[in-house]
Amino acid sequence: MDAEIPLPGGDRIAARVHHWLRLQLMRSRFRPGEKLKLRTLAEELGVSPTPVREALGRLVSEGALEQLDHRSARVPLLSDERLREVCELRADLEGKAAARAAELAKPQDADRLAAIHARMSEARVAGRSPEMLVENERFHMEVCTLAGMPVLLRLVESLWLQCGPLNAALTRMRFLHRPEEHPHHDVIRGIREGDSALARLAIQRDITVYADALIRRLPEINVAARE
Amino acid sequence: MDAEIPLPGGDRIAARVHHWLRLQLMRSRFRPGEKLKLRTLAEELGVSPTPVREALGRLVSEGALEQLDHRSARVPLLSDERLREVCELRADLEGKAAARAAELAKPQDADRLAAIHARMSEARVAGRSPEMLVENERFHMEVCTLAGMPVLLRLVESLWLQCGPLNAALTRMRFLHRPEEHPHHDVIRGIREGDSALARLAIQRDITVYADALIRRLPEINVAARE
DNA sequence: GCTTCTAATTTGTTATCACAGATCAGGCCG
DNA sequence: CGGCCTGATCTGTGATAACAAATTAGAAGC
Repeated sequence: MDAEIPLPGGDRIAARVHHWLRLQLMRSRFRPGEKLKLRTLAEELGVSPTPVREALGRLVSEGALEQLDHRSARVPLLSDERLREVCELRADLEGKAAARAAELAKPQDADRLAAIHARMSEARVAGRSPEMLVENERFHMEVCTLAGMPVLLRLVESLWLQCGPLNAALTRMRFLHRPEEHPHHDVIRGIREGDSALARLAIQRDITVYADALIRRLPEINVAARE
Repeated sequence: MDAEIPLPGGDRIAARVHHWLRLQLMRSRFRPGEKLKLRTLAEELGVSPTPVREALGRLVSEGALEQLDHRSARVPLLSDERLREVCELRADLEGKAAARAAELAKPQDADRLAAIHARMSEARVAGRSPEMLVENERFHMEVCTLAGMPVLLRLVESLWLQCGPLNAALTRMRFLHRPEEHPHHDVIRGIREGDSALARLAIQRDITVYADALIRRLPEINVAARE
C-alpha cells in the first residue's frame, strides 16, 4: 500500500476507508467486475471489517460499486448502453453547471481553473497518469462548485465515480486533443468572459470526445476484465 | 409502529430498515431538522444498532439525510435555494425521462401510468394522504423506468427523497389543480401519443407548480421544524 | 435568579464474536 | 474419465461489548 495508513478523510475510520477506496477506484486499481472482499481489505488497511463494511455500503449507494444478489460488492461492468447513459447525463448536468458558472464566476475563479488545467497538462506530458486523472477530476468538480449548486455537484460526483474504474484506459491512449485545442481552454474562456453558451458547449465537447474514445475501447476493457 | 416488523426489503435486516426509514421520510414522520438516534430506532424496530447504522449511512450517501459534524444524522433543513435547486434538477432530469419515455413506451405502459394516477386521485379525494404520496412517487418513478435509463432513475430517486420530508405539507394544502387539469394527464397523453415535447413540458409543469407551492410554504415549515 | 463548572448519561464508533449461506475441493459413484 | 455429492473454508451479516466524544443535568458560586 502507498502509505502505512490511508491518511485522509477525518478521524473516522469508515470515512478514511471510503476516501481511500474512492481514490483506488479513480486510479483503476480494481478492474471492472472484480469483487471486493471485506476481510481482505480490512487486513490490508489494518482495521476491523466493520468500517470497511460501512464504506462499501456507501459506495454501493453512490453507484460506484454494484451489489450482487448473494451480497457481495463488485466493481460494475459497464455495458455500452450504461456508459452512454452516464456520459449523456454528465454532458447535461456538467453543461448546466458550466453555463451557470460562467454567469457567476469571478476572474480569480477562472485563474484557479486554469491552474488546475496547467497541472493536469503537465502531469499528462510527464507521464504521471494518476496525478493527471486526479487533476482532471478536480477541474470538472471545480466547475460544478463554481456554479454554486451543491446538489448538482453531488450528482456529478456520483456519475463521475461510475466511470472512474475505466479511466485507466484513457492513459493508455494517445492524446485526444492537441494541447492547444483542449476543450478545457474554451471552458475557462467561457467562464472568464461570462459566455455561458461557450462554456456549456466546450465542457460537453470534452465529455463527448472522452465518451466516444472510451466506448470504442470498451470491448477490450471488458474482455480484459473477464479474465 | 404500523407492523410488528417492518416487513419489506428482502432478508437483510439493514435493507429492511433502509426501506422502512425511506418510507417514514416520505410520509414525513420525521420533521426537518430532527436528529435520528441509533439506539432509539434500533429499539423501536427490535434490532441491534448495527443494521440501523448501515441504513442511516446509506441514506446520508443518498442525500436523504444530512451528517452533522459531531457525527449524528438528521433530516435536512432545506433552504429556499436548495429546494429550488432540487426542483430545477428534477425538472431537467424528469423532463428528459418523460421525453424519452414518449419515444419508447407502448400503449400498455401509458395504461399503467393512468392506473397509478387513478389510484393517486382516488386516495387524494378520499383523504388517504400517505397512500396518495406513495402513488405520486410511483407515478414519477414509473415515467423514469419507462425511459429505460436506470442511471437517471437512480439520480431522480435521490432528488425525490431529498424533498420527501416536506411532502406532508402538500397534504395540508388545497388542491393544486382541478382534477381534470392535472399535469399527469398530459404526461400520460404525451407518452401514449409519442409526443415527447408534450410529455416533457407537462412533467415540468407538474414539478414547477409543486415547487412554487412548497417554496411559498417553506418559511412556516422550517419554523415549525425549529421547535 | 442566572451563569458556570463538573459529573453522569447519552450517543456514535469500532472491534470481536457467533452464525448462516455460499463457494470450493476432494473424493465417491456411475 | 466425468458428474455429483459432501464437508471444510470463505464471506457477509448481525449482536454485543468496550471506548471516546458530546450532551445534559445538577449543584455551587456570583
